[in-house]
Amino acid sequence: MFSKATEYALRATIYIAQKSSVVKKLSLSEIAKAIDSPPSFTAKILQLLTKDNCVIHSVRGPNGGFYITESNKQLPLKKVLEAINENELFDKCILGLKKCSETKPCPLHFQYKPIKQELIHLFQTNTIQELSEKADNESLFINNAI
Amino acid sequence: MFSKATEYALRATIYIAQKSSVVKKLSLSEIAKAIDSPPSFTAKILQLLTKDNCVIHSVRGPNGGFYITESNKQLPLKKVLEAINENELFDKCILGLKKCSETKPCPLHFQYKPIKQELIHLFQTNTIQELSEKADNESLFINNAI
DNA sequence: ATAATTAAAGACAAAAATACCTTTAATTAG
DNA sequence: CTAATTAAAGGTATTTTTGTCTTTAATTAT
Repeated sequence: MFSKATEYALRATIYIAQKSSVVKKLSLSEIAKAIDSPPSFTAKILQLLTKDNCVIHSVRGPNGGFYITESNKQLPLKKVLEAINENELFDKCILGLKKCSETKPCPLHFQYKPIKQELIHLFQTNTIQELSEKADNESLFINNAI
Repeated sequence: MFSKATEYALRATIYIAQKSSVVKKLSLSEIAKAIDSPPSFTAKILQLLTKDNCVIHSVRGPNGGFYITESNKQLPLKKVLEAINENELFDKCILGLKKCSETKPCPLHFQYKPIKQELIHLFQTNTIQELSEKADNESLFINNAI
């Protein structure tokens, strides 16, 4: 469904929302370990999420790291997909037809349409904070590597 | 959502169901042209679909080509995904977690579950024939390259 | 000011997906 | 039987994705 990059971005964002604050930043190595992702590749992805301060923030130097503000926790998960440029999923034809549209639909178009809407709704209505709370309850990432 | 390979497989299967019969086989070049796919890559994909006669059939030599039997037209689209080994989509965690399950769910698990079910249902209930008829009505692939 | 720590940036490497090409095998038509 | 046609098979090439490594810049602590 999603690329590795997107999966890591979503997991990292949720983890950062769980564990960080302006006064408690998380290092790359901690994040990568927790979400079971390759550190250097994860660094690239986190950079995308910090660009224009769109989702998370970062600070260099000792005691630096990544964190997310309370206000950014109110952003929908979709924002993460946008930052990673994986947003096309939501307007692509399921058969990959460039010309597929309401007036020239592919044979799956009208059946896939409501499913796509639900997917969009899922990522639009769930905020980063809500998901981090759910992850809290499930103590999700702690043993992820196992 | 799907890989190029899967998109081509689905489009080719639908096109073959539209246009072929045991007495009217379609050549690789015709299929690739119609569904707007690279011929050589499409050849590989069609080979997967003919393995064990699982979805389509092929005959070599003059007037040879690809076709699908009436009985195979009754197969669900899901069969195509299985032939291409893209079936994992339907049991993968949306966050890519290996350990995600009913008892150890990721924060999106229970919200994604019904959507996944609908996706499975879509590919399970639609037969190749039904989709080829829909494609007929929309004269879908004829001008796909445009 | 200096040294230590951390992310940013950019180059590089490996793996996977996609695409192409050549040879072989099967089939048919003549 | 021979030549022509078509898919099968296998190798190669390109592109994209994923992953690594090194250098640079920022920040902090001493």
